[in-house]
Amino acid sequence: MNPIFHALFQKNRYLTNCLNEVLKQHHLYSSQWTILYCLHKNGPMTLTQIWKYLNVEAPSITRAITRLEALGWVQRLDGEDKREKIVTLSAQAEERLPAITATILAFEEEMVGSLTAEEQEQLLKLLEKMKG
Amino acid sequence: MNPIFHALFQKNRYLTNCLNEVLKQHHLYSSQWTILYCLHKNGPMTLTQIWKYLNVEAPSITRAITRLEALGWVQRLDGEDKREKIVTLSAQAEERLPAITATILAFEEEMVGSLTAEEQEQLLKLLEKMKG
DNA sequence: AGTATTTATTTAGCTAGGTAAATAAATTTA
DNA sequence: TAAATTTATTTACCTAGCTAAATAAATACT
Repeated sequence: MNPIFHALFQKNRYLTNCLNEVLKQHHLYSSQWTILYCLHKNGPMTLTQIWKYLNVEAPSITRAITRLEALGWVQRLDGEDKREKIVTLSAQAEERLPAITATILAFEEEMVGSLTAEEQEQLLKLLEKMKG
Repeated sequence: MNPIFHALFQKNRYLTNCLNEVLKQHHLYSSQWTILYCLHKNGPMTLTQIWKYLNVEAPSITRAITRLEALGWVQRLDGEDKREKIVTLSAQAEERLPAITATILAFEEEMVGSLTAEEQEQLLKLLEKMKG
């Protein structure tokens, strides 16, 4: 196994686990947070807009939104085009997002803190240069 | 979301999907292959040795081994310590592994090919330097 | 020796990704 | 306009990670 792949897969698992750990205090999983952040940044979105933006398949988003709706983080509204559902953040979500974002920023800072600013830039550049 | 995290998560998903695609011809999933490779490299191992080596929790390995056993890739043998199960590659697996390894090497080469040798080294170094 | 603790594996159940196929609404085409 | 195709979402089911708790064997303790 190419050591780059190995390192990338391991790091991915490690970071996801840490992120989930840190998000426990807000009763969220990392993927749920990703969707909330996406909606916060872009405003109301259809399911299709969300999964295309996050580069994930539709059923993953349907499932995640169903749970987020049940937990009161988002609402599904009918669009003008009656095939589509428009997802919006709830008032509760809007209220809580600043604290969650602060948690995330601190976490990211800590994780990336072992690299200098140049190294961070380098790493990002190299990841993006890899095929795909 | 820190762009490094975003890039890393996206790349991880992309590479896993590609790897699964490439492994279809051998009727394997990427995680199954990881375990076969691990056994090929280290010889017979207990479940605990496998999950510690792969840095994954025990139940993931139990499940994967159960499937690999049902498919004829591995066998579970009782150890001297009767709590532990020793996992060995089947003859069929030994026979097929060279072809699979060739597929994997070609795939890895292709994926990593957009980077120069120095860039690959750099990327690995930076990934490993990140916390965790 | 008998009890308590540790260790290896498994089971149950959760999130999160994937594909394939069903359904319903909108759009295109004959 | 009626039929065919496309598009948005959902459902069903697969792998793959996780935690918590059950079970069984080995080890440590009194």
